[in-house]
Amino acid sequence: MAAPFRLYNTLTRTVEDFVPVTPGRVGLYVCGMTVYDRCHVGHACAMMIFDTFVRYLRHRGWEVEFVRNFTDVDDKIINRANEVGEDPLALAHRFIAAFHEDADAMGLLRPDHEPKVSESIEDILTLTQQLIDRGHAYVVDGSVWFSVETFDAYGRLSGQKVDELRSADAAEGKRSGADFALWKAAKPGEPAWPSPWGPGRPGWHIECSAMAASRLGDTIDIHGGGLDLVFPHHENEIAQSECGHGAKYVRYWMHNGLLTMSSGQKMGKSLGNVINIEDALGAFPAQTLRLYYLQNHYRSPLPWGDEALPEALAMLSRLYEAREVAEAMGGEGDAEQLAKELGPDAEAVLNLGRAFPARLYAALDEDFNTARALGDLFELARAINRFANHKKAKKRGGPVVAPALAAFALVADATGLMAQPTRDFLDEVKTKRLAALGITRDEIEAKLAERNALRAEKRWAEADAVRGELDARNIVVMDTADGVDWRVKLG
RNA sequence: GGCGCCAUCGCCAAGCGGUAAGGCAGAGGACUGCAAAUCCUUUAUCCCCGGUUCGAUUCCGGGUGGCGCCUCCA
Repeated sequence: MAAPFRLYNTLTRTVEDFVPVTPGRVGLYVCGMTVYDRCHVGHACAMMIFDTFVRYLRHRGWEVEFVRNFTDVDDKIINRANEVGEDPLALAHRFIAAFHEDADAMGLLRPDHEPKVSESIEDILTLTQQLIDRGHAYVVDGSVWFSVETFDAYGRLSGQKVDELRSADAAEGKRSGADFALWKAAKPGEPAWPSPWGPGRPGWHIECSAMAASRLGDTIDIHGGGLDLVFPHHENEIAQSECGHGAKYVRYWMHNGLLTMSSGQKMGKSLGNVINIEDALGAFPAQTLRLYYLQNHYRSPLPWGDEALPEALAMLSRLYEAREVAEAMGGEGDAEQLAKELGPDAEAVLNLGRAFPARLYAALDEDFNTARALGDLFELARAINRFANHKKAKKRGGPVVAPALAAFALVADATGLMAQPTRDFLDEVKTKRLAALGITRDEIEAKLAERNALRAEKRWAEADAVRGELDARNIVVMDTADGVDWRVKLG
């Protein structure tokens, strides 16, 4: 049974109860990449948010059909291809492969469909013809333009007024400056397909209208994308789809906030401060990125800076280490009774763990508030650690901490965060950070052995000197009850 | 200029009518041979000015500041 939830709708600018076209099912379309370069952490933000959203809906019993397109025919692709002397489609498909590599490395689910413009020409031609037939589009010199003034609701999503858009040049035979291309007549050296109006290629917006309808029907439940797509892209999609199909296009518009640089501006190629996914993932586990994106509400701008990933990793490590502590607890028996015996801190973890599912759902069902959910998780982590400080916790605390471990498993299933086995994660952190620091495990083990020998003889000063050497190389030594352990300094 | 969003502790960030979650960083304490980790303690007149209300960070109006879009953008 699908659980109800609420979602902010850009069209109405309010949080609404979600009511799908078909009970229990969600048709979700998300604008994907224009593939002319590698994916950067800004793109990944949208990818990760919708990936997490899909996981959550499925976790809550919804049957989700998730479509995310590739725009592989576009001005920017053509320009880039001309620069490097490559066939535009070949270039686009090269970057689709790269995108898949990045997406897989980030731990993203594949959408159910990933349509490409180049494979959707038929649908695009059909929709364009429909728009001409219905008097919403006109042909000029082999190009087809959408006539904005034929659609009264134009501008409703973005709050733009058609009158004000007219100031733009009515170039290339457009009747109005606000009109936009559905089909562009072929120019020499550009990819082109035959059409009733002559050879050409699709305009920028028509693809999404066509691809969304062909996979999800005339009315889709949720359409997602970055906030920067609201105008003109999504506005134009509405115009095309509603005029062409005569049906409401989208029930809920879900826009994610953009990644911003510490300077306040969004990340962009023109600013020259772009971090690619593969670079980010070289030094940090994929889970780091997921936590980084989820720590903010999805509609807020997300600040990026040099400390963003290190800080996210510090947070994540805290979570994983708390889970490791809980996992190490043994014992058996009735949790309730045991908690009473072990004291208030035991009772606290037990209760927090048990209350967690309801809190998680409350946060996520209300406009997908991952930030709030994360706050709750950290409280749980602290409760575990506090309890773990008790002498008897490790031997007997297992049952008390079982609901907390279940809570972590729940988070993993519902959001993809904490989905990695604890040991794997902690190991990956070491491997990646060590590689970044240029130090090997063998070197560390050797130093540790040296220090242990000195400690055994209580030659503290010398032992501390060895520790100091390691510390200088960003290795932190930890003497625990179970022996000597070490961590890589974060940051 | 037009449209929209936002302003909460040093930094990041929830909350959105009943005097403020969480994280990072800092300080002090417990623990430790000393550390680290962990735990405890500790830091908020919620941008300003009006208004509505018994009561506002939360609602309304006006400022100020920031950002996004209006040309390609996740």
